[in-house]
Amino acid sequence: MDTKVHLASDATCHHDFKTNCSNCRLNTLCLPLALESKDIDALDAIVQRSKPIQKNDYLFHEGGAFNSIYAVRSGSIKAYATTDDGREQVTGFYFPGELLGMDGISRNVHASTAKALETSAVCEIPFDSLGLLSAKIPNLQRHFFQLMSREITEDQQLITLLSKNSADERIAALLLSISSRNARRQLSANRFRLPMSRVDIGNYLGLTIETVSRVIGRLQKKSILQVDNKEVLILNFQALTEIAHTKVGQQEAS
Amino acid sequence: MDTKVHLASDATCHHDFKTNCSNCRLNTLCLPLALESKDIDALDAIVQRSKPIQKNDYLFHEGGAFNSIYAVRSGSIKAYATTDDGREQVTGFYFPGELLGMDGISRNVHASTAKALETSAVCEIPFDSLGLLSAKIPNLQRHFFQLMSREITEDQQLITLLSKNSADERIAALLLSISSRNARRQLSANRFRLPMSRVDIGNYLGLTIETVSRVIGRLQKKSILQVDNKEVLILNFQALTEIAHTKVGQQEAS
DNA sequence: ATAGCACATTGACTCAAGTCAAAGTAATGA
DNA sequence: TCATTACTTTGACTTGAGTCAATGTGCTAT
Repeated sequence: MDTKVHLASDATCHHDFKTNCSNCRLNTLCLPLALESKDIDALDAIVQRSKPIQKNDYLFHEGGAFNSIYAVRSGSIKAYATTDDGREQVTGFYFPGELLGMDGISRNVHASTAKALETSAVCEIPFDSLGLLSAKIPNLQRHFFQLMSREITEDQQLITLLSKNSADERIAALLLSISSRNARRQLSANRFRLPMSRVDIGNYLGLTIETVSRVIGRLQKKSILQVDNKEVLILNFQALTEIAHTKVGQQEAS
Repeated sequence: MDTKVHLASDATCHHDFKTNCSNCRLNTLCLPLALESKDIDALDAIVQRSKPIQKNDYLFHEGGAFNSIYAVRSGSIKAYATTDDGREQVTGFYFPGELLGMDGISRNVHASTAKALETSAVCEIPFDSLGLLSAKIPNLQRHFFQLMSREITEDQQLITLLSKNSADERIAALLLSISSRNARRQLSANRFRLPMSRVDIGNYLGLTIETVSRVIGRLQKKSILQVDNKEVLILNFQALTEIAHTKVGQQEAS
């Protein structure tokens, strides 16, 4: 409705509820990928665009009934599971164009809780409807299989990171992951704002906040990063990539 | 159509290639779950039962073309991915009734290598055919979505294990996982043979073999386990569960 | 502004797991 | 059968990341 264009970051909401999948600027990242125009319209018909959710609002709760998966339209979401002994494990951060909630399909109950890291907008996709539609649109079925499979491979990359990599390598890999996901959305690969706290980063990467802080300090001292609280500027992409790619053999410090 | 019953472990092969999904004793764990008889026959028609593969044989290679997913019929398979710097990360162990290869769907290329830990038999399920059939059989589509989702939640449990748990907790959790998967197949939950080496265990759990060995030694000293090389006897299930303090739906042992 | 609180950094010290090294044991094959 | 190799265990020592503690910084609401 608002015809003024609000540019800036994704966090700046696009409260144009009339947006549909056809004209959504994320449709090359999201579910509509590889669908023909009429099929996109069919998908569009089952997608529900809710009003924006505020920071710290929940999208769904672990243990709650599973009905839908969600696509992030703007902002960012973290997902986390709670262990028996009450600790939390952050299992993922989700940015615009990314799908979450697929872990609820297996038991028909959400296996994690999703919480907004900032004001965000999401599309809700009722899973039953998606299943019915997938049976009719082979490309949609295949693409949804692919998106679930991607979640699996990404989880396996995280497993590898946690299992084999040092604190420095983990942080570098996370920063590069966020950077490349930014780039996919035509945003800067070098300069961005981390929507999550140090606690969330540490939790996700299996590190304490002190270690996260020290690693970031170290990377700044080496002039690889410039960090001001949540604002990150990558000064030396190559060096960061080398650190992430687990070359244990040291490169020279400056 | 060997009418003699070969009991003993799953590793003892059932080389009855005329087995079909309808009479497969794993069909309550595997893809046919929740399918009606005629639908099982349709599934059966696309499943290929190959001859057994030997220990250290490969089922598929990371980077190789993805065409099929696989169900383990007997024996056991490990899957691992190779990092940029050539190290391996074991991403899973697969036992009879379990599906592997779903990580290849996203890029149409296998994201991991699958290698037999012992002589094993598998069913190969061409993915294109499965997709076509899924579009016709809603229960099959849903069940396959569920199996992929289960892989996601299991990966996320491993992430949590690696991120938050000590060496003792990781080993305990793995043993309990193997135990409960044995129990699902009507085998002993207390006594079993580990098909994988200490190297594989360590690699999977993000530990060195020395640590694996020491933890097992510690658990034996506490009379929780009795281990003779690969043969494991769980003496104190409760204590092991408490150490793991990560819930793995556990049923009573025989 | 400024008080209060949540989040982030830094330092000193500890400890769980890694590394290095040396036997010990099982598996395989000529 | 023994020889060779691969796997496993055990011990002594090191180290990266955790813990504890103090301080610093930046929001938020009055």
